[in-house]
Amino acid sequence: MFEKVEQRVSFPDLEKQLMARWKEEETFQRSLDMRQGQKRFVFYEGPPTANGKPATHHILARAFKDLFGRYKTMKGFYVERKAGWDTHGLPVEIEVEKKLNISGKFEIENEIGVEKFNELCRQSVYEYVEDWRVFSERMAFWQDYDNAYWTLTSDYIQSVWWALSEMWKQELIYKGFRVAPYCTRCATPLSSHELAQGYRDNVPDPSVYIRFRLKKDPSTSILAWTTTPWTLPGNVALAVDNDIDYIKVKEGDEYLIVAEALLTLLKESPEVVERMKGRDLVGLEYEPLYPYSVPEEGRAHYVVDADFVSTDEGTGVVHTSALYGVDDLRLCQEKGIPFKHTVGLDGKFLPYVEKFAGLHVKEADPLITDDLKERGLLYKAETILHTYPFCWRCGTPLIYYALDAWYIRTTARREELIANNNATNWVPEHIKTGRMGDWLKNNIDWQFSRSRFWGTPVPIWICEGCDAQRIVSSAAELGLKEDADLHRPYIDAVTLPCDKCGGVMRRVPEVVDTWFDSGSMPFAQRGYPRDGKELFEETFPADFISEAVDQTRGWFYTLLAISTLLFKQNSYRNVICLGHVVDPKGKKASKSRGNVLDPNYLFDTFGSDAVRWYFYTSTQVGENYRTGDAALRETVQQFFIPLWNCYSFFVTYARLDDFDPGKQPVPIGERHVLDRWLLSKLSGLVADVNVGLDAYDAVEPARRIQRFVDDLSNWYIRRSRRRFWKSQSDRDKLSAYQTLYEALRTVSALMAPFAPFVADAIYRNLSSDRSVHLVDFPQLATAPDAQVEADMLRARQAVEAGLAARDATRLKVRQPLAGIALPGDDLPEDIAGIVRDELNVKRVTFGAPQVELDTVVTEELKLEGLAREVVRVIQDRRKKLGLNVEDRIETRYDADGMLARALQRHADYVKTETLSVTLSQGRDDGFDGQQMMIEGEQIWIGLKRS
RNA sequence: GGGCCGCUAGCUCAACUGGCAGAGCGCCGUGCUGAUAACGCGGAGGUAGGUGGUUCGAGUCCACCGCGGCCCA
Repeated sequence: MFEKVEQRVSFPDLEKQLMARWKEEETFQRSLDMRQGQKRFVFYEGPPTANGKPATHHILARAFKDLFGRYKTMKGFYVERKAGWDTHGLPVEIEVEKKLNISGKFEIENEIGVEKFNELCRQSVYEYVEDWRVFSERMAFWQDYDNAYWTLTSDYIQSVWWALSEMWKQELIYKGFRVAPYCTRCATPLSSHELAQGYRDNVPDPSVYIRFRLKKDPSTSILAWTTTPWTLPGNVALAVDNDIDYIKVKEGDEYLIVAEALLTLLKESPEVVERMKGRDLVGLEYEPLYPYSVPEEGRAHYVVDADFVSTDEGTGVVHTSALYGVDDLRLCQEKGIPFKHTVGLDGKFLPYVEKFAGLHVKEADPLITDDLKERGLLYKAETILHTYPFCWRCGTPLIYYALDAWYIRTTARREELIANNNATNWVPEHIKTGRMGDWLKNNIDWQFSRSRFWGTPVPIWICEGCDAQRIVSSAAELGLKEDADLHRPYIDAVTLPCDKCGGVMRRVPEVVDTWFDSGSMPFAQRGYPRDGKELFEETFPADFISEAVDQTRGWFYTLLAISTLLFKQNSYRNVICLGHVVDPKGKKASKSRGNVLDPNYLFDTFGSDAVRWYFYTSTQVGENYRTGDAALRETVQQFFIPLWNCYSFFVTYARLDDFDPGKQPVPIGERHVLDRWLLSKLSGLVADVNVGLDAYDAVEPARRIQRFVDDLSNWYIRRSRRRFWKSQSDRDKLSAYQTLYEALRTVSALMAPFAPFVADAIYRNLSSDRSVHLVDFPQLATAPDAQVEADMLRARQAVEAGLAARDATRLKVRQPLAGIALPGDDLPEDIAGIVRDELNVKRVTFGAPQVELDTVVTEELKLEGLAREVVRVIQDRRKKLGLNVEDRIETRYDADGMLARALQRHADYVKTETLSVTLSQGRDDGFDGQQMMIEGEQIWIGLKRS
């Protein structure tokens, strides 16, 4: 017997009840145990950082992850769902800085100390772990948190070290420079968001035009422009654009070369003596301004072509100092121009730059300008006002400065990266060749070091004496215990003897980019290769991962890069790349806009199944989700409530009739046409959902389910109602129950991966409390019946046309009519019967050229219509009096004229429809009565429970 | 500044390869109803972001521009 079902349901309450059941019954664990030993479906969890609370956008990716985990489990696979935590990196450090009310490397090192700072970072990543567990449970995201991987454990760190050491063996790791905005006071580079906080407008700076005298003709100079005179001692090249027009002009005894478009910068009206393209200048050598940047070997101080030169400002010639500009460095590396620092980390000129040694670059600016002026190399000096970045913390003007950095030579394996990406199934597909493909095509070497504190230490040791380098791949290699804390500052104290010279080797100060941590998870989560060798091999690569599109350059890339370099293949076969959750106007959610949606509010108001369903159905994968109350309310009203009503309708009547689902099924061929139609639709649904999910499409299967429920509710049940409530328990009624039961049970199983709570609530009650998450996914059962589906479609079209015709004649549907003629071929009698019922006509014929409704209301028809009016009124009274559907009543009426005749003529009909045991004339105070008007005639109707 | 994605009714979204612009919600009218918080029928509501181009024919293909989102610089 089925449990009674409340017609009105609170989905949030229902979900909480099921959460408790699952916990009590250990349903998740059982779903895993059940598939133990079966073929694996490998899923990788992209680790979140637990030092922030879970938000609404976290529901999105998790909804997709959970969907396929559950689906594949129901399909018979063993789907391990190992949770993971990303624990290192700048976001963690920034949170701790905020808490301590400090900021920047300087204060961390000198006021707090690295040891304490890192300890606080470690604590901070555990802060919201419990919130995440609760959140996951609340949205039915099944994950194994007890066996989660943590990127901060010694095991994990050693696996990361191993990965780097393997790349080192392949000679893919090198030390280079990177240019970053740098604060000379704090002695730290700034991240882009720190940089963004420090821009000031209308900052005065020198604007100087410098002569670079050509070696072969010192009376001719190329004119270059800069706002940072301090970079001039480090000049190594001049850059021009191949296609820009340049002119050579005569000024006094001297000649100057500038871009033609910028000739107004010249002091006198120009006398042009020659025109040329940038490419004509390329290769010309010039006299260095200072001897300091002259290389011992290699070629410098000549004109090169570059793609970043413009004629928007300056002279159309860019002075290039390799280490103090992003473009400069890239250009010099491309052209092979040698360079070295002229300025130290303190922002002061190095000793060998004798003229300015010890001066801070900003102090040196005017001195350099004066020096060049004295030497006749300054063409013009002005002051400009522009936007310039300052340290947001201490207000020092920032400089661009090249720092040491460690790189992985991913460019050496670019073709392989592209090939492995091409072998990956991307959903949506355009990411593969679009966003991801472009990124790989323009791949640059991966700078994997960070000058920070809280991260996997870069395991490279360098000899103080002879500069020999060595990479370490395990704690044992350092003479440390397996479980030693490998973080800074402890690791910094570990020195190694140099094999070559016997000197002392010290670790480089950097830590590893946290993206390298998460990209290493396929093997690091197992502690590979020191541990878990077999397990790793069994679970690599992943069948499926899913995150949002911003991970293209993040996790999607680092997984691909690391596994390509180490294992020559991608670490995932299928990836669903999702859009973002935005507000109802399409704007990004942010605290300052105040449009952030609280996930708990959504769970409590609509239920987490509704939120999940919304994400599956509302838009194509890859698009943004315009999420708000209205969208979720619609999801509940359009889908969950109708579904629940179908279910509660079934249970209500099944209980009354004591329906036993174990009874011998009525053969499909012997069932009512509505049953055959519904089962045919159901078999199509089952097929489509399987096909869709197998292709990693969640949207179309979910939308198909939704359309099926609409058909079920608004056609099958609406047309089948009286088959359920009729009093005789015949074969037709049994067919109806068996059909509706089958449909509900199958739909709830199909829905299980999508809406795990509601699906389980329904399935359990229909299946003696067996959880839907422990059963097999529905497979194709009965064959579809194309003929029935086609006929039913025509019937519904006929009904539509007929109702429109009735509406045009203003004849209410409750009034029976003699007949209607419709266009088209005949329909089988059973289906034609549905059309008659729906249109309330005695006869339907087909073959008419257009819809023709017989509008003559004979007295006979009129009486029948009135009887039906009375039935409706009595039903309304029953409902208002709170009677149960199965309650029998006694009915009295007081009327005359047509109404009285109608009631006498159709007494049996009225009694059957309203479950009236008696129907007799005459008022009686013992009855709950009401006087009313029907079709212009007075009537009193009273009823009471019999 | 560059790349990718999107822009269709008031709102949310459909429409395989180019072939008569659709659904749901909301609104108006009307009907139906003892499963329904519903539902049916009818109606109003569209310069398909804009401008050009290709084509017998463009929401769909091409170019440029605008707005939104993400990524990179």
